Amino acid sequence: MTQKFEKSSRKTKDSIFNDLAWSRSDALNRMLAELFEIASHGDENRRAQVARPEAEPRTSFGEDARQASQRSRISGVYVISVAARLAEMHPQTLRKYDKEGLVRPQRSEGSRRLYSDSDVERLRVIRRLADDLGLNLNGVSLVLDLVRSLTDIVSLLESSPEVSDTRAARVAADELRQILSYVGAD
DNA sequence: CTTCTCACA
DNA sequence: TGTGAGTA
Repeated sequence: MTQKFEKSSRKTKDSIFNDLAWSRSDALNRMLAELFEIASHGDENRRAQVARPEAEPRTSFGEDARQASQRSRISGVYVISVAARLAEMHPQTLRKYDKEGLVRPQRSEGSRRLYSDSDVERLRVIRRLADDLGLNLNGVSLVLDLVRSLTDIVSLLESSPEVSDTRAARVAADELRQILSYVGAD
């Protein structure tokens, strides 16, 4: 994602996206980490139980590594032609998205792209954002980043009783879930 | 990879 | 007529 923005050489518009990408990957992630510290403050026993999205490597939509491995155990792996059919897209489009860093499938020994179910799900979200909502690919990248951040925030709001017991937290979590479902990332 | 079409402003 | 997205 960030890589995509760095690679771009366009001046005005892409420099804005560069700043946004930097803001997300650095400042926002720090803020989320601090929020999780606050959420788990003062209770060492509970601290260990609080979910920490930034602590685990992530896949498409806020899945942690454990969920992803559970999913991959039961879900199929598709070559590009099958994945394209499932996502109702042209295989060339998938190659382009891979090059742009929008969807990064696993690779086989022969360097063939292997798409998981979550990859296909992500492709469907992209199709909705691009085709239905008319976003360009930079906009899609931005929204997918925001979705990931909002997903982290929702899990924060639901993770710690100190936070989730407040009315404000419940209202905020409901609001964010509505936004995520509108984007199609629920 | 490059090249082409197509939509759009 | 230049640019972005998708396609050949």
